[in-house]
Amino acid sequence: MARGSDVIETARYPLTGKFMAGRSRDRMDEADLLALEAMVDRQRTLEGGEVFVSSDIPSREGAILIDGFLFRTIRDGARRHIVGLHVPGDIVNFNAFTMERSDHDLVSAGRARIGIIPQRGFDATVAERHGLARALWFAVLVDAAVQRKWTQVLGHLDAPRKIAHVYCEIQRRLAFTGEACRRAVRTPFTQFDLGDMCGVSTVHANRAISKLRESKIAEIRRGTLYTHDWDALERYARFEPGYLYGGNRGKEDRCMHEGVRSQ
Amino acid sequence: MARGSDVIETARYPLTGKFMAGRSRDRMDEADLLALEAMVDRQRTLEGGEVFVSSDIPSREGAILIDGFLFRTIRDGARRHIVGLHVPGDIVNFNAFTMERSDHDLVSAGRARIGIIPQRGFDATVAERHGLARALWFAVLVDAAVQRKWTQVLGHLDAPRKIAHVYCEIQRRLAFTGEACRRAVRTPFTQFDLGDMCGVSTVHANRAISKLRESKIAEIRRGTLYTHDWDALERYARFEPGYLYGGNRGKEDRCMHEGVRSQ
DNA sequence: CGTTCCCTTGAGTAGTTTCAATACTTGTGG
DNA sequence: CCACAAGTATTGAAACTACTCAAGGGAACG
Repeated sequence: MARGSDVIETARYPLTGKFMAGRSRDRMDEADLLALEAMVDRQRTLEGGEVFVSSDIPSREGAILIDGFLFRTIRDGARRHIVGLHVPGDIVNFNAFTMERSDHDLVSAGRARIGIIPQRGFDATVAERHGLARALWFAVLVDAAVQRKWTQVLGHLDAPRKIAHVYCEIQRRLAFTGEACRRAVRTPFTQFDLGDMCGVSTVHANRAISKLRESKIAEIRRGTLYTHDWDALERYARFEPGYLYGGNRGKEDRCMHEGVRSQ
Repeated sequence: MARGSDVIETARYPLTGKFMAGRSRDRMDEADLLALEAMVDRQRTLEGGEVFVSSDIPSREGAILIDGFLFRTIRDGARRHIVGLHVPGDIVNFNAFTMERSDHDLVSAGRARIGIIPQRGFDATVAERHGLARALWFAVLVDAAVQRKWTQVLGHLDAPRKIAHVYCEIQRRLAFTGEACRRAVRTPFTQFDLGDMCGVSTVHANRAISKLRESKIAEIRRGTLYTHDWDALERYARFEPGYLYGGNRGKEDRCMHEGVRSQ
């Protein structure tokens, strides 16, 4: 089962062990995995709301997200738009390695821990290691697929479904690295954040959450979503996990934390 | 001036001469450009509405779009969602080179001409040619940045502005390869297509177009947008071209077709 | 000359926004 | 331990935006 190997991975590769777990990770041999781990120069902890990358300031550093969440945001005058979300295991700011500037910002949502990957090490390692290069290429393409899904969801679902969809996606993405809990998805998101993610006002995000609660589909309190029926929630949100490219395991991908038993 | 060199490019590289013109194209030396041109195996013409790649059917072929437009669509039951748009010069279906399946479909909008790039040739060439690999990497990242912008636009602009934004973007992207006209953007899009792109109903797309016409910002007839004041249109749509990563030329990027004079 | 596809308009309904006011949490200092 | 402040969550009402259903008009193509 996937969970067992995940434990080994994070023990042996404490910084990068979550990278594309259950996905393109198996394209890499041990030398690749060691090279990946070695790309991390140092760790850094971000407090909630701290800006790691700003589109205003050129950056020559990417990172791997070790713990916590990062928002991808685009500012537009006074407004902030959350156009994407990073979970542990994601390599973030690929832009730094190839472009002068970034089109968006990276801001921590709650406390987060990252491992800094300098451009120099990245370029050299990728040029040498084919398996790693392919796995990174895969990661970027999955990232793009997720972005397309966000585009679709934003355009075509109503507010309660948008919010439900965000949580369904997070649940699955966390499950890849064995971080998902059985009955809950814990996030530090405020309703303000959820509104900015789903393109609705804070007030309406609140009403959407109320509707989810009233229709007994899910309960969201202080950023944490609780549900007893993931299938129902996913159906409601029209969530189809294919775009996350998680192997062919289907529902097995929704593997749960062992520590948390039913009731 | 960029236009002059574009003409040379398409003469010397008839299939791939538009690839990332004015952007990452200058990262490639002549050998790279020749290798890129050689990656194309054969040409193919797609009639309007023809499906080049379906998410249902595994594909081992990418392509470069030579002429016309392609929609990226996601089907959801009966509904079709247009989540992105390809213009000439784009390499399409990168997914084929790295993934078993695609998360979305590629469908021609009007007649289109593409140059097929088989996976085998792609992999081999990229492994050998660093400059080319970097340019392709850049192309994928720009593509992702465009996708993020679509996410933002879909979430936060009203319908008239969304439609205007689509045309502003197309205008700039065509301008990179010298295909932009001074006063018009010609597309084969129906109002039905525009609705699916902007996440609004056909009827509402029509009303949005009416509003643009009434407020003298732009006139859209049979897919073609006419305007006499691009700056005003871009301001209205809150269009900021930075996310297209078009060099540092600013307004110069909006270079116009020489053949089409005022009136 | 009619079919077909596309565009346009109207009317009623549903979803969303804004403004505004009120409560609940959490953390801080007295 | 309480008071207070700041941030977060909730609710109401009016206005706006967008949706659906429905019907009719226009252009292109055979």
